[in-house]
Amino acid sequence: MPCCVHFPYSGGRARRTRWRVWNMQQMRDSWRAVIERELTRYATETFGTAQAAESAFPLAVQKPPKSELGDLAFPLFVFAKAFRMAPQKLAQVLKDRLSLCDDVPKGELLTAGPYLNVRVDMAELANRVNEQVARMGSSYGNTDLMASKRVMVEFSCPNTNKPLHLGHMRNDAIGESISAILKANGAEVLKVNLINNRGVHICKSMLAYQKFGNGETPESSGMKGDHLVGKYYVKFAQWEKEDPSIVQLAQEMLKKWEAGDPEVLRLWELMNGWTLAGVSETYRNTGISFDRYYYESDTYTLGKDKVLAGVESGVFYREEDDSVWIDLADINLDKKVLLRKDGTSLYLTQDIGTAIARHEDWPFDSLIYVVASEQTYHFKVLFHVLDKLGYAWAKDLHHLAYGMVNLPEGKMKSREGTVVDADDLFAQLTELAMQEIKEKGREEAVGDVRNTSEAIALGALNYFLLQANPMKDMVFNPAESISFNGNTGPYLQYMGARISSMVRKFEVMAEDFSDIPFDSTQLSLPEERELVKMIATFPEVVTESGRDLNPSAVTSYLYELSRLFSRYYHDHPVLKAPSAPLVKARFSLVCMVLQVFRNAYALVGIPFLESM
RNA sequence: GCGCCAAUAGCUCAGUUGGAUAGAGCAACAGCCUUCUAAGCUGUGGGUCAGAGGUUCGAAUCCUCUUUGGCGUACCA
Repeated sequence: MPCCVHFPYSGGRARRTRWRVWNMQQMRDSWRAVIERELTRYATETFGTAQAAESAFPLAVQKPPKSELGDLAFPLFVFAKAFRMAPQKLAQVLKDRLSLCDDVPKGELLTAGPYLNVRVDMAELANRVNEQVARMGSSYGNTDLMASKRVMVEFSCPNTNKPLHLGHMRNDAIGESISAILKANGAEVLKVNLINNRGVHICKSMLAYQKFGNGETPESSGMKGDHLVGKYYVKFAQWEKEDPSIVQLAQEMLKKWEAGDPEVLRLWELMNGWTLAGVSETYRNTGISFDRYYYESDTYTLGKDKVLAGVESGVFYREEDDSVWIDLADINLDKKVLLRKDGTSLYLTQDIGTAIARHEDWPFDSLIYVVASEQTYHFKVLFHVLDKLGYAWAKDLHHLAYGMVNLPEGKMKSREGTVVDADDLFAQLTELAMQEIKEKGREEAVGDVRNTSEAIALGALNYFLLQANPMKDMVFNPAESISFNGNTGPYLQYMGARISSMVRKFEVMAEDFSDIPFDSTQLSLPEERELVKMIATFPEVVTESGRDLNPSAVTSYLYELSRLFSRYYHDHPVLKAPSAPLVKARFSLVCMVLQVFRNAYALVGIPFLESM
C-alpha cells in the first residue's frame, strides 16, 4: 500500500454519505434514491423479484465527461445481465418511467448511451451554495469526517547539526498542509516537532568545532547559527577523510554526553542553541509552526528504560556483548538492535521513548509521522516494537511517507555540495518574484514589495511541492515553480488578486445594488453552471484529501477552478454586465469563488494576496 | 540476494469507486490588449499509459510475470 493511511474512523465507501450531506451530494443521493426505486419496481414487475436490481446497489454515480451530457451520470452496465437488456435500452426505459413520476427531484433526465444522466436544477443548487458560502465564510468546505478525533502530526524534525534543505521543505509543506486538512475535516490536531539534538552526528560537528572553531560564534562570523554549525559538520567530514579513526572520537563523545560530562554538555547546549535559533528563523520565514516541541535529549532515556524493561519481560534479548535486540521473525524481518553494546541509545530507542511520552502527554486517536519514505522500514519496526511492548495504541500510528526531492540536474548529494539550502532557495525565489514585480511596474499597486515577494515565493514553493502525490519522488525546478504562467502557485495567487481587485471596484458602486436580490436564475451560462458545481463540490475535495492524506487533491482542484474562472471572466463581463440583476448574480458568484480560493489556499500554504 | 515503492506526451505532473474520446502545464507554432490587472485568454501539433499475459460487458486503474529506475535491508539518523 503506498501512502494510504488507514484511519479506523475513516470508514468505507458505503458509510460515506452518513457523515454529512452536502449540496452536490444531496442532489446525488436524492436522484440515486428515485432511480434505485424505479429499478426495483421495474425488476419486481418483470421478474417478480427485486433481486436483479438490488444486487448492484448502491447505484454508482459519476460525473459525465462533458457538461453537455449533464451533471450526474448513472452507468447501467451492471444491470444488463440481470435484466437481460442492453444498458442503452434500460436507460431509456428508466427515463420514460421516471418522467411519469411526480416525485422526482427538479432537473432533467437524459439518456446517453448506457448511462442515465441528470441535469440538476442549477438555480436551486446555486441558491443553496450561495447561502452556504455566505453563512460559513472561512469555514466553507469544512466537514465532520474526523470530528472529535485527536490527531497528532509529527513533521520537520531537524537535526541540530545543519540547516534545513529542500527535502525538509517538502516535509514541512506536507506536514502543515495535512494538519490544516485534518482540521478542516473536524479533527483536533496537534502539530509536533521532534528536535534530533543528540547522537553521533551531533557530536561530529561539536568535535570539529572544538578543533577548528577558535571560538567562532554567529555574531563574530555574521552567519546564521544553523549555517555556522553546519559548516563544522562539513569540516568533520573532510577531517574524517584524512583520518578515519576520528569516528571513534565521536562515539566516545556521545558516551560522555550520555554520562553528563559538563564540558561536553556546555558545548552541546551552545551549538544546539545556535542551530535552533537559525532553524526557527527559517520556520518564521516560511510559515511553519508547531504546537509542541519534543527533544530527543529528553526522551531517549525513557526509550532506554522501556527497552530494558522489555528485556526483563522477555520481549527483547541481550547478546553476549551486552547489546539488546529484537527478533522480528514474526513479521518476516530480520533482527534489530535496540541498545548498543556500550549501552547508548539508537534512533529506534529514542523513537520508542518519544512515542510513549507523547501518548502520555496527549492521548491521541492517531499519530501521523511525516517522514521520508526511505524510513519505511524504521517505522515498520518501531510500530511493531511498541505493539510488542503492549501499547494498544501502536495500531494508531501511521507513517506518511513521501518521496525524495530531486533537481533537474539530478539528485541532491551532500558530498557533492548539490544540496539546496532552504534559506538560499527562499531568498532566491523571493528575489525572482521581486524582479517580476518591478518589471511589470507593479510596485505601487502591491504596496510592500518585500512582503509580497515573499508571499509569492512561499506560494510558489508550497504549490510546487504539494502538487505532486506525496508518495512519489519529484523533481523540483525552482525557475518553473516561480513562473507566473502555467500551473503554479503565483498563477493561483494572481487569480485571487484579480478577484480582490474586482471586489474593490464593486464596493464603490455597492449601494446601487443593495436593493437587488441575488437571483440564481440569472446564471445561465455553461461556465456559470460549471463554477457553481465546482464550488458545491469543494467539501468533497476536503474530504478526499483528508481521507487520503493527499494535499494534491486540493492543488488540482484549485488549478481547475482557477482555469475555469479565468476563462469565464475573460469572456464575460461581471461588473459591466448588461443588467443590474445580472451584475449582482455574477458578482455573487465571483465572491463564492473568492471564498473558496481563500479557504483552499489555506489548506496548501498559499498566502492570499489582495493585489499583485 | 531479499523487501518496499515507482514507470502516463520531448520535460514536469494530474487522472475519483474499474466506466464515455487518457488530461493539464512547460517547451514549439498561430491568434487576442480603445474591454473588470496580458502575471491573462484562445487555438494547433504531440500518447504502444514500460512490456507480456490474465480477470471483466468494460483496465492507465485490479491480479501474475518480465524490464527499468529509486529506496531500504547499519551497534547512522
